[in-house]
Amino acid sequence: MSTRISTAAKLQDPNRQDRRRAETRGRLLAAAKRLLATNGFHGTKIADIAAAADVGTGTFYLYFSTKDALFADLVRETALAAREAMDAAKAAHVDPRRRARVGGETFFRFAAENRDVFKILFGHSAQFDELLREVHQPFIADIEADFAAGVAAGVFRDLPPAFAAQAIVGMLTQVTSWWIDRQDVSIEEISSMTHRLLTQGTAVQGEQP
Amino acid sequence: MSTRISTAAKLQDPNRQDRRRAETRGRLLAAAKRLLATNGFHGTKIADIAAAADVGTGTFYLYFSTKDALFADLVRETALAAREAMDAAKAAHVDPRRRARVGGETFFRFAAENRDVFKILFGHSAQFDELLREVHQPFIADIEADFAAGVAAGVFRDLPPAFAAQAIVGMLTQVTSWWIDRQDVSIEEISSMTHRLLTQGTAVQGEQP
DNA sequence: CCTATTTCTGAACCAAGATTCAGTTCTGAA
DNA sequence: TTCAGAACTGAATCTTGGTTCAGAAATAGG
Repeated sequence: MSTRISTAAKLQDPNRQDRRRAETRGRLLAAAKRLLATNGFHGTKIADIAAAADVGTGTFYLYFSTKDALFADLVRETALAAREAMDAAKAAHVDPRRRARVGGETFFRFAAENRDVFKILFGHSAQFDELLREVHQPFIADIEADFAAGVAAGVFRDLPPAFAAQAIVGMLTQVTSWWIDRQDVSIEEISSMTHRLLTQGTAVQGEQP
Repeated sequence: MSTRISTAAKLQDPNRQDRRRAETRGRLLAAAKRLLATNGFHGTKIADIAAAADVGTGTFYLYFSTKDALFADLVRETALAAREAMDAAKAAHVDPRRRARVGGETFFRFAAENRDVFKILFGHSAQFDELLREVHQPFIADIEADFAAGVAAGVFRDLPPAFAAQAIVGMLTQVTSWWIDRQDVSIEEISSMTHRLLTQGTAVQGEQP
């Protein structure tokens, strides 16, 4: 009887082994994405991933060489996919303004469709998540308040202050960590460029294509 | 003879012990800042810090409870100092535009004056520094190229593309990681807000106060 | 000088968790 | 039904580096 079944299975699917292997790998990958996004790199043990994928600990190493390698692959793969999506979307346009608009939208769409992996990619999947949040929060609150005041006074555009604060902080921190080791840009220059970009925007004229 | 010296020293400085203690602590702190900024949290061993401060490993624990605590203190302390500096600078002004300008400038100045600690605070002092850089770089290059094209075409303001790319990526990533878990903002909304802020800027009118 | 107290030391200890591996179960072909 | 090879298992092994602690220097006071 068991022979019959096995024979039937064999016939209808000659390469079950490959499928099985691919499936196990897929389960491990899915579990890894989920756990890494939720608990961060340090909060995720190989044993956890294996358990979540419902396989033994050792099985992990039949599919991935090390924990670091898995993480790196995941990150690289996701970044590549995101970039390809953006490139494809932008390819349909020539106007830089249009390309920027479409690129941004694609980026957000991609992020939404890949929440888990995205968090691994851009979120601090660090062990100091909480500390960094705690430390950033007052900055954001300050900026948010200032921005809200500006909107109320009619000198800033009517954007949600919570959103604007995030955008401003993001710009400031990134620009600063780019600038911090450059000798060739003075404080005066970096502040005025940033201020100009922030207040005036990138577009030469006000119209949006 | 040795008695003479020791007595003299005692007289001219009754609380040498305190000074000694403070100095050791200072050396440890300085070494910690430098090493953490350079090698990141994981790349810095307690033994390294102690060695750099020219004291024994165990001595570290006479001044700081744990490695995590030292790191957290350093981060909190720096963030607080930065915020106080910005608050103080902004306090002299009421106009939101002026406050924003001054706040930004102060932030950059602070960063410049505290490079090491700043890197700990805002730089990814993670163990995946290289990986993240590798992954971010192509995004930045793409944006930089697009921006340069826009400037050449006369539709984007004449800012250094390298700078603009950093600013844009910073804004995008921060905004995205804020938005990624919000159900109440649609893709269409987040993209158009971001695009509007980026192209038009925050100011209602073009003039800078 | 002598003793009590403080400060320092670094080798030894330990926990955590990544990685391995000897053995078990499953699969496919004969 | 049998067997070779593939896939899997999870307890044992190893590594790393934070933390401790028994004892050694340094210092202050008498």
